[in-house]
Amino acid sequence: MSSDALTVAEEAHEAVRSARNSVRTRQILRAAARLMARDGSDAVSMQALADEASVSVGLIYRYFGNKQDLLHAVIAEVLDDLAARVPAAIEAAGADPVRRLAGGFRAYCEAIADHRHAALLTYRESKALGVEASERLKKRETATVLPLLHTVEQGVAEGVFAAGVHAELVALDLVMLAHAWALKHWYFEAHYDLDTYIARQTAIGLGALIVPERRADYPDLLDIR
Amino acid sequence: MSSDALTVAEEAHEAVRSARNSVRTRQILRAAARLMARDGSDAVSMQALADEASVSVGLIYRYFGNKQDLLHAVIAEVLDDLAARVPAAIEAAGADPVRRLAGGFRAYCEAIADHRHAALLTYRESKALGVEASERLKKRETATVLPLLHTVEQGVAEGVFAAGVHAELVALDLVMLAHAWALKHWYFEAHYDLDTYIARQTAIGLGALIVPERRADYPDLLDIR
Amino acid sequence: MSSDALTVAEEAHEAVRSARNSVRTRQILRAAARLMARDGSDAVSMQALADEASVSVGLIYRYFGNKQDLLHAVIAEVLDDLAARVPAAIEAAGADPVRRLAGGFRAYCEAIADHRHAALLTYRESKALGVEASERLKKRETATVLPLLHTVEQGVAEGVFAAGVHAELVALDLVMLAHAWALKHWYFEAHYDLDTYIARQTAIGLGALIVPERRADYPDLLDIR
Amino acid sequence: MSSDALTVAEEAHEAVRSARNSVRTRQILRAAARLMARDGSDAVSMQALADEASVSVGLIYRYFGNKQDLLHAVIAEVLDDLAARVPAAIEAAGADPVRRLAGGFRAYCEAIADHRHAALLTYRESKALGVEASERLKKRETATVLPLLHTVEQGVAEGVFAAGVHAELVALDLVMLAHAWALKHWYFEAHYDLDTYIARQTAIGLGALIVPERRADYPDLLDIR
DNA sequence: CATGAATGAGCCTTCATTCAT
DNA sequence: TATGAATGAAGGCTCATTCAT
Repeated sequence: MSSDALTVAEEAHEAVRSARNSVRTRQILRAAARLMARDGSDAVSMQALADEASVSVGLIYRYFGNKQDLLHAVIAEVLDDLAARVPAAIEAAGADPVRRLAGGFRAYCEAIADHRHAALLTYRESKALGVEASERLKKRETATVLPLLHTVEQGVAEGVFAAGVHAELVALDLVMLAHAWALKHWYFEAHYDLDTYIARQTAIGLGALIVPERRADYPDLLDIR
Repeated sequence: MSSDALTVAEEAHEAVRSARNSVRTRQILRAAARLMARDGSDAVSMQALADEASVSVGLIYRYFGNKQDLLHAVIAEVLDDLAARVPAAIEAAGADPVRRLAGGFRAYCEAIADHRHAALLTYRESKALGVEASERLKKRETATVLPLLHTVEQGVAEGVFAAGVHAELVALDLVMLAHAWALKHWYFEAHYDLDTYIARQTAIGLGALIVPERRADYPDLLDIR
Repeated sequence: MSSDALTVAEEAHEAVRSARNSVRTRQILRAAARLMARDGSDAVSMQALADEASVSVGLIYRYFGNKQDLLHAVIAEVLDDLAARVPAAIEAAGADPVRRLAGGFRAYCEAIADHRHAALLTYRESKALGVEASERLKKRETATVLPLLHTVEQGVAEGVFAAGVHAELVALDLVMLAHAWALKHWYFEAHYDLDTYIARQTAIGLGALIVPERRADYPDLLDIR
Repeated sequence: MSSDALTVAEEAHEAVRSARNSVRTRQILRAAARLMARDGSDAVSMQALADEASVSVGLIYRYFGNKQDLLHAVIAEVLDDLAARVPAAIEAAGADPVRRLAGGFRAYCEAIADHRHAALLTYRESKALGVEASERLKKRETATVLPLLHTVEQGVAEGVFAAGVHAELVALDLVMLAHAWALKHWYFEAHYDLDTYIARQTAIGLGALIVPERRADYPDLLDIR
């Protein structure tokens, strides 16, 4: 009984601690994503991160061993989100490869837009991470292409996408164009909102893929005013 | 007489100095491009640059006011090259918008490949440059899109490119895919050589643009084995 | 009645607390002696001490006000041991000053050997302690020489030790040679065991003290093979 | 000719630089010896060292790679001095092993006294140095015993020192007593000056060594008032 | 009593920039 | 011109100490 009580107390204690942990982690991660992505991880001091997160410098080191680990965690979060949202969106789009691809591409773009600043870090901080960490992240990034790639291949198999197309490169290009929203945001923000951007890129991308005789089936995706 | 002699001597001196000047400049710029592009401008010390260029630190400050200016100069060189090579290639391709676009895209890719490391700096060092310098470079980068954009518009006007296509975005996408060679080089280098990359991207890009009834005219550009 | 009961309960409580107190104190002190002596007090963090003692950092501060006090307590323990063991050994050796001195020296060496690591702290941490604490410890250390000094003086008075010898310095030298076991342990450990060390140092020390005509009386102390 | 001139200029330049180098080195080394030895290397900040040496922090790092190297250099200087002065003093003392040993011991003590603070570092900073550096210094320290050891052995061979004595340990003890001047300086400074200290320790040490029938030959070394 | 999360001052080290030569 | 010694501000990180729970 008393041992049960103790266990319960301990569990409660553990729960409190782990909850606080995750709050802190999120707090710091968010601040780091914001500042590092905006200015580059080198340009942001740990003091600045601490200030932005409203914690002390020392505390950051309790949750993330060093600056590198923090950077790694920020990038990993984006990849986690991509890995979750893109496949889900594809499934949610039904059976038609065209709609699946459009859905997946939209999800990819939206995820990038949500983490716009952090997404840039991948391109900037290869050196700031260790080689191994860098390799691991590259592998994970490569993996985010696969859902789109499989959908393209499905479309080719079903005859709705042109057979001659290089499926892998098309998938990579779509990913690249999603990233472009972050990479060239300074340009796009003055000319498009995200929805317009996605719609137009979808039209261009599907235009390169769908065989002529099936284009009439997707006026909503292909006809942009 | 003596004044003439002096003038001559002075001119000679000027010439020598200017020659040496430009030699020094080039020497330093090349070293900076190499090191900064490889490791990021933050990660390279002025001492390392001086060593690589076989000059003293102090001398770098004589030719470039500070590290920022040096970085700026490195990036500007890439843009200079693009501004020179892409329009030239378009002109060299003749009158057909399809061939002009393919030529321009190829030139863009090749220029990026030639400065692969330095091209990345644009994406990495927005903060390391001042805001104004950054703006100036962005404008110049935007300008590199124009030759391709005009070619797309020409193609639309001539009816070989689909009218519904958003010309500006297509041009930007092509530029983006050229940059992708540098941005994702860690991936592409294991899968494609530059020529294959250009050929396949050209096929995809033109596939999205050329109207169905004209595709048969460009089997060399559209049919990839 | 109830007040009596309370008193009893309080006493029990006090006893428990005090017992736990001393257990805790010993626990922490032992851990501190081990780690500080091995690595130097600067090199050991309070967290490491807490871990080694299986308590929390906060608890250390309840028993020892701060790191300095803890260091002080560790050193004081060695001096306590010396103050207890050396006089006891001298008394246990009987009336002969020669045997008393040999016994005291042996006890001194053995005590140092038992606290070899901690004994070094005296020489390393003068600054880490406050000035006053440092002075206090120095006085106590000086006091550990007295039993040996008195024994030397007794020997001189009894005519077994040479009159011309500087008694105080001889006593200090003996203490120094005892400390040497700790100070130069990296050297001695490869060449002598503690017993051999003591025997040989005793022979040398007594050789400098005993008058020639009495040497034959102590073949066991003076003749080393 | 002009090449000769150049060489001369270069040599002059080199000479100036190397002179300045050695001045700086000495300047920093002296400051480091002073502060590190007094307070322990951990307790002294690089800023404090820089201030004491009247140079900037950065400059220290030009001459000594890091704090560890600086500490190493400080200790090495003491050992250098010992390695030079002790053998020289022994040779200068003539052929008699007794006078040679006395001379060597005096030189050892004087060298320690000259570097009193720095000599302490050996005992305090084994951890602050790397393991290899520490080993190297220990070997060099061991080597400083050899001149005294050889002199003791010579004395035994010539019959002036007792045959039964453990020569190696005696030599080590003498070294230890020399170090004691630094280790226990807080005590000795109130009781002896260096000359008195040396004289008395010499009397004690030789008292333990010289055979009874030869003692009358060295009244100046053995008779202390 | 006991815990350990949180703080922030301070340390070692690097490096852009200057300037005497 | 050209050099590189010298400077010192700033950054990453540690850890003694405190305090809410």
